[in-house]
Amino acid sequence: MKTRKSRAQRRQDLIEAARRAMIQHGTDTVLLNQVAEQAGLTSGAVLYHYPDLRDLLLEAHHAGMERFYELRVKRIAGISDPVRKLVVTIRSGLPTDAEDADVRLLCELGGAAGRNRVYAALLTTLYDRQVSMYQTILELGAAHGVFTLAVPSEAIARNLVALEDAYGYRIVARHPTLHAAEAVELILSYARLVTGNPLDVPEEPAKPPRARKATA
Amino acid sequence: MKTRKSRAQRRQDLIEAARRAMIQHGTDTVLLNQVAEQAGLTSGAVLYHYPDLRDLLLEAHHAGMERFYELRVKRIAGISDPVRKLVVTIRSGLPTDAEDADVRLLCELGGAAGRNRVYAALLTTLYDRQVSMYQTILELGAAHGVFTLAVPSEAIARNLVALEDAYGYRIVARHPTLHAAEAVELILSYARLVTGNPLDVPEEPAKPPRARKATA
DNA sequence: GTGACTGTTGAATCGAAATTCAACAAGGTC
DNA sequence: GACCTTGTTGAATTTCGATTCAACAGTCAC
Repeated sequence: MKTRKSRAQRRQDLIEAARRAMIQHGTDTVLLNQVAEQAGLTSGAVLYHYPDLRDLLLEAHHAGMERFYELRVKRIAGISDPVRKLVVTIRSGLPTDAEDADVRLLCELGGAAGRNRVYAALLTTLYDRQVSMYQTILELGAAHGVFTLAVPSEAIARNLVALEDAYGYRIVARHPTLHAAEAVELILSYARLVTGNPLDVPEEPAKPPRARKATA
Repeated sequence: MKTRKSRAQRRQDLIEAARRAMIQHGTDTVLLNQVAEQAGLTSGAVLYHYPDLRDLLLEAHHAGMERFYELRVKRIAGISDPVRKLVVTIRSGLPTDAEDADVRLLCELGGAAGRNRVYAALLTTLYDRQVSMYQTILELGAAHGVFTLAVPSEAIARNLVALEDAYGYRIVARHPTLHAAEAVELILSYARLVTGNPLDVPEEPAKPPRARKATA
């Protein structure tokens, strides 16, 4: 038998399992058994913790959103230069590729938001928080005199988040010529224009890959 | 009993019924019976015309997309002034409100595209066609000397479509302060900057409402 | 009008997933 | 180390939607 786990620990596991199951099978086509399988449990055990599967799915979406947002905040936490801050933020808003789990989950959410008020509210909150994030960066840059904002910061911030969102969808849908790198350039082309700054920040050097078998 | 209809007519009806059912219940949670209900038929009759429900749903999505695109093309068909053309196109890309059926269906599609390659291909095609549409308008304006494009027309066109898409999602998700009018303004703020044109085109006068009972 | 074809129904059947629940096992408590 | 509480299983049951199909009703050709 599976090792027993504490209530809190198991709920955490289940949320992760639900995330994986939803990404694989779709937010509203995922089966109880598929969540159970991801968790290495039986459907009965899942129901013991979440008598209504929808509650679990909602918590999983919530957790996914939170993780996505927190990750972005963390990435720019140490950066003081507004220009670098802006560029890194733009880069962090896009999926790495079509398999990117976090963004795929958000896209799932977007599709359901037209029908599901709770999901809609969740996404709206995320959008607004991201707008604030950008707005802060823009205002900071303006205060430092490195950005000359062509329109109010809120408008710019809204457009930046909108662009990220849309390119996220396109990348997840596997557009053949529109990958993360191209999307970043497109968004930057807007950002340059609207901030009056060339935003010339070199690409982060790719982290050296972890030890592999026989790197030639 | 329901009046019998010709094969072609019934298939058309069913596609419309499927569209309505999907908007109400979701692309991949819609039930055969819900489609049948929308069509005023029984599930057996639906299956008689479409032995596999998925084929019907796909055709319905296809039809929805086509309709959306054709409508946009038609709206700008008679306009020769590039400035008006651009502004009208931007206005026609957004949902009128959260209930807008065409856009809601497209959002549904976007959510499923991460898992469904066929839906993904459908959306990618639509995106590319819209980009071409904008690109043509931009080039036309540049040729006429009314637009001074800050970056290549393809980049602008991609960003414009991306902005429309993203604001479509936000509006459908009922963002409390971001409606069609605000979204148009946000997109225009970008378009002005990147074309170097004030894009000052008065709102279409709202069509006079059809005869009502006792207009005061 | 008669006959053949075609679209439609409604009831029967099938199947898959959710739900329930008695039994049981792991840990803690005293 | 007996006793509880709690997490988990697995099998039985229920639920619900898809599928099948025989019967029937329009419609058309002649």
